[in-house]
Amino acid sequence: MPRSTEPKKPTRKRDADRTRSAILDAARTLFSTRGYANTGVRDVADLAGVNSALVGRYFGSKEGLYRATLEVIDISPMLRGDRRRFGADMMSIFCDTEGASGPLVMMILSAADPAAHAMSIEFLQAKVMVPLARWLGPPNAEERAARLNILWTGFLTSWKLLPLQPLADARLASTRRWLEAATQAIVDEGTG
Amino acid sequence: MPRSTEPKKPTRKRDADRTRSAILDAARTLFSTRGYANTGVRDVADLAGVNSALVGRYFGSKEGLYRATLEVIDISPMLRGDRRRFGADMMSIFCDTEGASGPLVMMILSAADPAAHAMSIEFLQAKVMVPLARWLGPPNAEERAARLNILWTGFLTSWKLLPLQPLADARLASTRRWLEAATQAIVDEGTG
DNA sequence: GTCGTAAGTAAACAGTCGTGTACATGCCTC
DNA sequence: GAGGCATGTACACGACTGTTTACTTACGAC
Repeated sequence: MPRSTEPKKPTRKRDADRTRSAILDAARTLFSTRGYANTGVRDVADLAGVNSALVGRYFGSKEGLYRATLEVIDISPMLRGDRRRFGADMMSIFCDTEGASGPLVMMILSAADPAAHAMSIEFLQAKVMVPLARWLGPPNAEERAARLNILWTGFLTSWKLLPLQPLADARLASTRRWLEAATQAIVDEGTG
Repeated sequence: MPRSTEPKKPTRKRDADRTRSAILDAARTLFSTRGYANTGVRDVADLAGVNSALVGRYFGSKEGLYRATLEVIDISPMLRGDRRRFGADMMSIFCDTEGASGPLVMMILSAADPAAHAMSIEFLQAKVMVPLARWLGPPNAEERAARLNILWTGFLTSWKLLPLQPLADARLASTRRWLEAATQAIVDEGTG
């Protein structure tokens, strides 16, 4: 006899999976806007509409919560398109897809905290740079992957994090063309 | 009445200017290493060898201290060399000069804090992008300045902040050549 | 029905934070 | 030498932090 229509009010409906993912979603949102240090577990819990002690229950600690937000990141969708259109694909993913820049911005904003810093580096190396270099292929796969990282880290920092005037208005289009060409050039080095 | 306390330890020699600059130096070091949020006024005072209340006396508040660290930054030395060697000059400044990357890293590491964020943007626009665009000259001065910012922000982030494997070893030399060429190309657009 | 356990709650813990205040004292001026 | 102000010190305040504990309650198994 389910009493689904009974909003007894004080108690939240019990659903561990839903609660866990609500916390995770809230954490991704806050970590990628305020960074690790400026996001409290109570902030996350409030945004998720959840008691703050549940953060500890489901993720062990704030560090565990940050690790969990890293684990859901997956760049493989970016590497599934046509190599000859990689630059354009990256542009549309990062510029036109809401929240696509979140994970990278989160890691940069959280780099000041030692624990988050270590986790971010480990993740970036294993789950981003290695797959990206493997996808790029010879020659100089790792170094070309690093160049791509430089370009996009710089762009997202200058656009989202410390927004520059020229990237906030119409001139963005011109920068986009330059960035797309530079990105594609790095990929195309492998297909000489 | 309890016994009067033991005599105070020998007091620091009185020199307001020296104290102020000691605090400022410590703040620059810590802000550019741990960021604004993860640096406490007590940390700054301890590193400076100074009582923590003096931070408030000399800089009003932590925000005031951060503003003071921004005010001493000056990019004009970077714009005094030969335009045809700008890329190489930037390389040697940022890669071979200890602490040259400090201010930019500090701003990125501190971007999570709202107050520091606002101050950094204001400073970056007025004291970096505007002079840089003026120095670059037509055509598209502001946009080319933004491109340079993207390149160097990305490089310093990938090198100092979230260090990538290829930038930590010998392959750095190859990335340096690429970055130098890309930098010089942006400058040379203005000299048809 | 009842009962054990998972799910959720409230409160408190021990720190740290930025800041303000009350006090001590060295140094300069007279 | 004496006063006074700048300099430096010690400490407390309230607010916030991450985490833990003790407790209540809903839900599924029997």
